[in-house]
Amino acid sequence: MRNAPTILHLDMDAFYASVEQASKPSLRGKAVIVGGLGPRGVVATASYEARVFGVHSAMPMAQARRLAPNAAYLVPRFGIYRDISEQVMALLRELSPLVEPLSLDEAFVDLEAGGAAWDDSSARLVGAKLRGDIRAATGLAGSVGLAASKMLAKIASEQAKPDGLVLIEPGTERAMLGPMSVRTLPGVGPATGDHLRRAGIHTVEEIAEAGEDELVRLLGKAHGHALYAMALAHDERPVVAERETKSVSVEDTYDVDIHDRVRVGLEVQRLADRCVRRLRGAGLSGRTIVLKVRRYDFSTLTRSETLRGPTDDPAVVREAAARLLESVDTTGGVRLLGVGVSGLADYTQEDLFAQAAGELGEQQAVEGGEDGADAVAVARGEETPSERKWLAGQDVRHAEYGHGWVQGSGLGRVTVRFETPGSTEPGRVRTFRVEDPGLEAVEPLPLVEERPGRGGGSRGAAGSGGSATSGAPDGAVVGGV
DNA sequence: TCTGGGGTCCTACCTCGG
DNA sequence: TCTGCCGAGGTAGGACCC
Repeated sequence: MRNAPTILHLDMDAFYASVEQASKPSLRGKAVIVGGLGPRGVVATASYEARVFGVHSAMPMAQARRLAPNAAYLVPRFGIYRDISEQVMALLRELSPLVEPLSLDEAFVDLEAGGAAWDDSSARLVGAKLRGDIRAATGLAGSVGLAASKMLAKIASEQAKPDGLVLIEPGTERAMLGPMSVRTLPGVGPATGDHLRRAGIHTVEEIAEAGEDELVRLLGKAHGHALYAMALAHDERPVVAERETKSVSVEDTYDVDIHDRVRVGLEVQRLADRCVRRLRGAGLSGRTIVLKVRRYDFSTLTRSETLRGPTDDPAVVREAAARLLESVDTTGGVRLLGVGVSGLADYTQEDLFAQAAGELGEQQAVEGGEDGADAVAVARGEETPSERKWLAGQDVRHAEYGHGWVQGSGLGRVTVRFETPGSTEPGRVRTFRVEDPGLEAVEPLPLVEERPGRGGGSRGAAGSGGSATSGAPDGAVVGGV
């Protein structure tokens, strides 16, 4: 382990909820809960005001509604989250070329690799400036952890929340970790936590005392070794800027279990098409097709099939998924279906044939329009919006009243609050018919007004129409308002 | 009470070929 | 020719993370 706290972990505070509060002045200081609003939705993020009621992420939405009935419930707007995340990541990359994003709202930075910091005081300065820069660029708060390893930097940022900075001084790690719960360590979830508890191990110190052999006996080789090392504050994992994608998958949980076998088959075909679109979007293909089925009783099973070579052909993936479905008993109903592709490559079996054919001077017969037309047909197949659907939190514009967001809809009516991120007062509320011709869905506005002469700014939030358009099928949230 | 979606990694078991 | 060993690869499930 290095001997200076030059690994930085950034964690944006209650990210999705904070973006919503910044976008919607009427929600500032209020309980805001972002997640799936259908009957089987879960909480993605709760604002700190909502956490007071005991609401936390991954909680079933129905439970959240019981705990905080007066909170604002919104669907996620991944387009704007991605845009703001990009702004934040760009600030991190100014510090170092070694930036490892973990999600939209979290990343590690190796400050030493960028020459940005080399000891306690320089690291602290960089962290403090970063927090200021993020607030200036996005209006949002992020917490910073600084330590000599990734594990400790992450623990530090957890301690720094909300809106703070914590630096763990080298030499103090073991004493700090010792009394903490085993659940503090990365890789210890509910199952491993229970396992350790049954063995009488509750704290990090007790893991260290148990010894490596005992840990391996309890948890297996890889997990045992890793956990023992972490308990001794040993963590040599480097910050890795580029990570290769290993698999691509899509899945849907249905509001009501599906019993009809034909319908199950159709859903699997639809998911296969969606998965292939994602795969192609990433310029990838894959060999192993995976079908996932979660049954009425929440038991989950997977079936997979490995092809002779990688493919991104929707027909091939559809057929494989259909074959896999044949081996699954769905009587009793299914609540979730998923299709995934792993064993990824950046070429396809068809490419190889094309290459071979090209070498024989027959390339024209294989390449060309057919494939592209197919992709378009696939893309067209699913997106046939039959009716206008307004989701809580969605951005809209009205011909007469301007920019606003959907507060709720139902019974043929949609209620809109007209306000923008720059408003100082909560905006006015109006209700329209859902078919109102003056009402249209629009892109989010930037959280911070772009200042003249400031290059990057927050233009991305409203400007990159591409992300919202291409991201729509995946960003779409199951369930309505 | 009811448990999303998109990933990664690990383990156990099986088969196959050298 | 038969048997055992071993590694690679495939398959299924579990745990974890955000």
